[in-house]
Amino acid sequence: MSCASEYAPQLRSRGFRMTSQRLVILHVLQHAGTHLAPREIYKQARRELPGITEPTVYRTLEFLTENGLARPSHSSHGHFTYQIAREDHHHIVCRACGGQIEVAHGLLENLYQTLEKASGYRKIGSHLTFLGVCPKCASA
Amino acid sequence: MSCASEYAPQLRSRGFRMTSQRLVILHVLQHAGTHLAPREIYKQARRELPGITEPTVYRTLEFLTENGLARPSHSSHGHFTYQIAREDHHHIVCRACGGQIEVAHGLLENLYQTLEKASGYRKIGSHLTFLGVCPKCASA
DNA sequence: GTAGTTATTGCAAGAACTTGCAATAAGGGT
DNA sequence: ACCCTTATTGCAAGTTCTTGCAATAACTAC
Repeated sequence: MSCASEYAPQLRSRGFRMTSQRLVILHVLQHAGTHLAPREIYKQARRELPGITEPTVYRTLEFLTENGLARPSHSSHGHFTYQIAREDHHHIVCRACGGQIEVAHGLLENLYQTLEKASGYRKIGSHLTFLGVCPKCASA
Repeated sequence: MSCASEYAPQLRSRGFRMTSQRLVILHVLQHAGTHLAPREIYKQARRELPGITEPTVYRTLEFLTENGLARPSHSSHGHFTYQIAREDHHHIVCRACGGQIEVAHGLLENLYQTLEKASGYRKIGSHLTFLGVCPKCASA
């Protein structure tokens, strides 16, 4: 778990506090390696910190997202799913089997610039989830 | 309401049925002109068809989506929001105020082709929701 | 170390969403 | 016009997510 405590100074310098709850949730995300639904994060966190509550999990995930430590993406059912923040990337989810692959952010750089020019919006930076049909399912 | 019944043959030809519930929900979507949360759709539908239930609304929205009559997009809180299907477009939602604008699909054509080549996935066609900061909020 | 400030949590209640199953009613066939 | 099949709904219960507020505990300053 100690591996997540490196985030503490980062939070403190912005006037926030590192708590055992945040530490545990960061730890869960770090070891998941993939997207996790809030429900699943809650379950795993409770193994390490039995007293943690559901509202805290939801609020913490939102907090970590706002502070750039976690990244949300959309599940195929429209709910958020979270993973630890690392280099920007996106996903393509197969409509048929649900399998997904990553897409490097580089492929979207141009688009983002175009959008900012066309719309006047700034700091466009969402994690995107595309829907498609994967090669396997396409040939079946 | 009769304006929505034109969808009936389309459904029947695929082995589905047109029901008063589906008609009412289509009607609500047609007159909204914008995205509506399931909750709001339920409220409005109940004004025309008091007996309609919440599960029916959720199931109908999913059904309409699968059959191309409605289009879901993501609200800034990660939940689905629905609108009547029309020409392809996407949205940019402001992280600060929640306001949103449309983006023509044309701007993304190139990207979709690039992604299909790079990934091997076919029929990539999701409605995308970008997050950014709108001009108003950026200057505040 | 100790005390004070206030960000953060837990609690409790409520709202939003989902699921299984029996009852209903849409549409095809006669 | 009526019956039959089965897609669709309503009901009821369950799960997931949200919100307000009082209690707690992390950090700062002394």
